Amino acid sequence: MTDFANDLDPLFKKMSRYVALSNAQRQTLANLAERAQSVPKETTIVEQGERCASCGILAKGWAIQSKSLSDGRRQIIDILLPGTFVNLQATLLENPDFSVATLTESTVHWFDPNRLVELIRTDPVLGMAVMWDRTQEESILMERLVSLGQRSAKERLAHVLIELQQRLELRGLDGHQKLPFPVTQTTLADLLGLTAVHINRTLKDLKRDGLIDYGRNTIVLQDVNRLLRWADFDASYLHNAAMLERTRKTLSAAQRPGA
Amino acid sequence: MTDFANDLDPLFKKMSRYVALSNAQRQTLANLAERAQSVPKETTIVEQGERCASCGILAKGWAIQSKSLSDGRRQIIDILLPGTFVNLQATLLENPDFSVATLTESTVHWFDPNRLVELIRTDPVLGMAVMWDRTQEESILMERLVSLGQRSAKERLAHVLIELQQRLELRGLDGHQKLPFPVTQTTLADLLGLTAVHINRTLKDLKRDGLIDYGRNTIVLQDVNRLLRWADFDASYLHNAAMLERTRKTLSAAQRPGA
DNA sequence: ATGAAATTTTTACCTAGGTTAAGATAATTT
DNA sequence: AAATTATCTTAACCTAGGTAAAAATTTCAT
Repeated sequence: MTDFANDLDPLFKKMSRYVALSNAQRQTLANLAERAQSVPKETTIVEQGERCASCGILAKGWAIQSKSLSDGRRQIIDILLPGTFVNLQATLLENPDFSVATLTESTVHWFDPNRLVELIRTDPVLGMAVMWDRTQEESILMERLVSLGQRSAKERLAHVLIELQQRLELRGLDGHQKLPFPVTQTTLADLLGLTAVHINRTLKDLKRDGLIDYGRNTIVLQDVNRLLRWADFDASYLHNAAMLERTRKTLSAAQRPGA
Repeated sequence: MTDFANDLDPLFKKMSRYVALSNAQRQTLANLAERAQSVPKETTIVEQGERCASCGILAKGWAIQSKSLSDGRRQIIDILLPGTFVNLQATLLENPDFSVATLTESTVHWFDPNRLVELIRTDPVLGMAVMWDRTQEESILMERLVSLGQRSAKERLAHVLIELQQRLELRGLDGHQKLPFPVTQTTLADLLGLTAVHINRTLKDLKRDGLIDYGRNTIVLQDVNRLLRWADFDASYLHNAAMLERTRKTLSAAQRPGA
């Protein structure tokens, strides 16, 4: 089994943080999928309250996971990047309590939840790696809760931009500060619990300060150091040793600059 | 192995939703613990960033899980009720990215994370039950995110009060609407992303409307139906079939009342 | 290319909830 | 029981971010 480029490379790269994946284990993960589905952009693939008895892997594309209230307000729980498990809740429930919709054209590999349960029996180490991945996702949720509960609009925005950049990076998708960014300002608003108008004001603000630049579907993190400080960004919650080290260095290198 | 009252009954009751626990399995869970620790109230048992290589079960008492920013702001992630796993993250990391502190005098049963990994190998069904429990906790997190991002102060407060009541209930701890409530207004504020002053205003408001009554360490849900509607409470996220059914009934019984 | 639909930007105005501070109650300590 | 400390309550005032509406850009469908 050679090691050529694979749809699931972002997943493998991400999971490699937890266990050194053998080729056999990569194969096992790849074989989890029963059918690969190509999904157009802006399509709901899991709908809150509707039956959806499959788990998936978002192999290509970006998506959002959200919850809606009966009056139409919605909160985006997280942005799902390539190499993310989708609807693992299906091991427990047939009717998810959240929705998932693609932002871009995507590929989703679907599988029966029982295969995951089975995996945990047959390859507990790999099973644990999946659990650890969920632990990581949970930490992202917790940090988002901190943002919504405590941080100002500017801090929230700076924080989530760095987060996305780092999450892409640990999937091997983008090493630098120019992000492909298929996320509208309205989407960003629903993610951060703000209005689109205020997102616009705040983006402009960050741009004026030289912290970011942005345009059609791109964001450039112009000054990562100052962003890190602005957002009081502590990478611990991403559970990535390398990033922690780098962030620490970055922060100590730039001693006392302030906003 | 007889079935007499046990420290871990709330845990067993809660987990019974997922699997019919045999006495042997109850024993297995009880044997996870290596040492039971009695902890005074208002004591930090897990500290963000500090080494803590054990998992625990909060058997008795209430606690809070929180994250702090470097400038002292803190966000309470969740209130931990009796029968809750603590720091399962330790299976992955030695330095948790959150803190846990008791609210009341508590008993914590500590165990080595490896015993949990081992459990998943030796009794996969029980292992899955633990995973399902985490799935449930994650759903609570998601719903809190919806609250902080979308709901008004009044809605947040009403929502979290019902949630706590139902979470107690599914541990067999309190069937009714009078809650023992070792939670200060400041704590509530840090949980809901509001200030203590505004919590006070909002509590007064709910009291004036006859929705709740409150006093020294107690809250009484006076009118659960109207609270449910006020909060737009959808119990799905608690993953409890019985509650869903009851909430549905309650809501349909009270056709068109409005605030 | 052209018209319709989304998205982004800007302006003017408003309100939910924050801030500060001080007094009232209750719980703890000595 | 007096004194200290924490919690709760109230009031006066303020601001971050919401609302509404319209113009400027882009994108998309025909």
